[in-house]
Amino acid sequence: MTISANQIDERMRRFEQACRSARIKLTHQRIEIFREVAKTTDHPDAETVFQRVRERIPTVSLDTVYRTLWLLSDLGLITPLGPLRERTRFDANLARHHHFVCVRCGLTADFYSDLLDDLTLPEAVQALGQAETTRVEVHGICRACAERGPQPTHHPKTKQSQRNS
Amino acid sequence: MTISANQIDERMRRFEQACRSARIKLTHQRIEIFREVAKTTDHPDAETVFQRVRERIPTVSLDTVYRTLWLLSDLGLITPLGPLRERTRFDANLARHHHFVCVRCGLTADFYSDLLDDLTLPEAVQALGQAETTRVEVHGICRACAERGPQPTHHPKTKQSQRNS
DNA sequence: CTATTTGCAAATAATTTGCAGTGCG
DNA sequence: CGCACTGCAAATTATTTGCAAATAG
Repeated sequence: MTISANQIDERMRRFEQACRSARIKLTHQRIEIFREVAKTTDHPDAETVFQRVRERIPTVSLDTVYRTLWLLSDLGLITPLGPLRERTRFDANLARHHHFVCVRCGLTADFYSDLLDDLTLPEAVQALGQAETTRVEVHGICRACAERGPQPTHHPKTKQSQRNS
Repeated sequence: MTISANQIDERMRRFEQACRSARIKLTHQRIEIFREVAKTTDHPDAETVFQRVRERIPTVSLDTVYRTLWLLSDLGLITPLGPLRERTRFDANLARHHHFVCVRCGLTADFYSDLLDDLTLPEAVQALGQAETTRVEVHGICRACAERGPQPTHHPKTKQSQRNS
C-alpha cells in the first residue's frame, strides 16, 4: 500500500482509455475492481479483491471479479502472477538452475548459468526479508509452439494442455 | 527426458538414504513415484506422475501420489514449482520489476533493479524458445515471518494464509 | 434501445482428508 | 506383529459457465 494518489489516478486514466479503445463498457464493478488492484502493491488474489470491492459494492459477485480480472489482463492492464492456470509441478533437479517457461503451453525447461547463479541483489531486498534462493524465470514461446504458428494466448476455457515429455 | 541411467541411480540412492534417515518406509509406490520424477527433466504435475506410475502399479491412487510428492518435497528430494499452494494473484504494476516471495506466508513484494532488468541469458535459452520477459524471483522469509520465529513450513492442511496488506 | 455485462446457482477441476484394511521394518 | 501407509470415497477449495435480468452507451 505505497501507491501515491497521483499514481493511482494515472492508472485509472489509462484503464478508462484502454476500455474505450477496446469498446468495452465502463461499468461500476469494472472500475472498482481495477481500482482495487491498482491501489495496492500487494498483488491480491481474486478472493481478496472480491472482499475489498464488496465493501463498496455489496452486490458484486465473485465470478464477476474473476471475469473482470482476466479481462483486465487480456487488455494488458494487469499481470497475473504465479499459478498461471498451471498445476503444481515437481522437480527432482537439486542442482542450481533456472527456468524457461512457455507462456503458451506451459513447458518448463531447466537451464544453467554460472552468471545467473550468482546475481547481486539490490539492497532493497534486504529490507523485505532473508533471501534463500534466487531463480531467474524466463517467459516466452517455446520452439514447438512457435512452429505451430501464432495462436491467441487464450486464458479461461478448458483444462491446461500439457506440452511436456 | 535427458537423464542418464547413472544420474537416475544416484538420485534413487539418495532417496533411499533419505528415507532411512527419516525412518520412513520404503514402499513400492514411494519408490516408483520418486523414480518417475527423478527420471525426467519435464517437471511433471501430480496427475502426470499418477498416469505414468499407474502403468507399473495399476492400483496406485492419485491421493497417494499427492501425499508422496509433498512428503518428498519435505524431505528436500524434490522441489515444487509454480503454484506453491497459492492462488493466482494480480499485479497492476506495469513497470519492469522483480519479486521477493515469502515461502512461509506467500507475501509477494516488488523490487527494482536496473542491473537485473538487463541480464544476459546463456545461449542455451535460445535453443528453448523466444524469450519475452525475464524476471528474478527471490524466495525467502519475510520480515514479519522471521519475527514470528521459526515455524515448520507446513504444506497441506488448511487454506493458505494471506499475509499481505 | 440493444448488445454487453452482471448475479445467481450449478458445474468443473484440483487437491485434501477420514477411515478401515494392508504390508514394511 | 504393530504402526505407518495405502486406497477408497467423500469433502474442500478454487475457478468457470449457462442463463435471465440489469444497464451502459
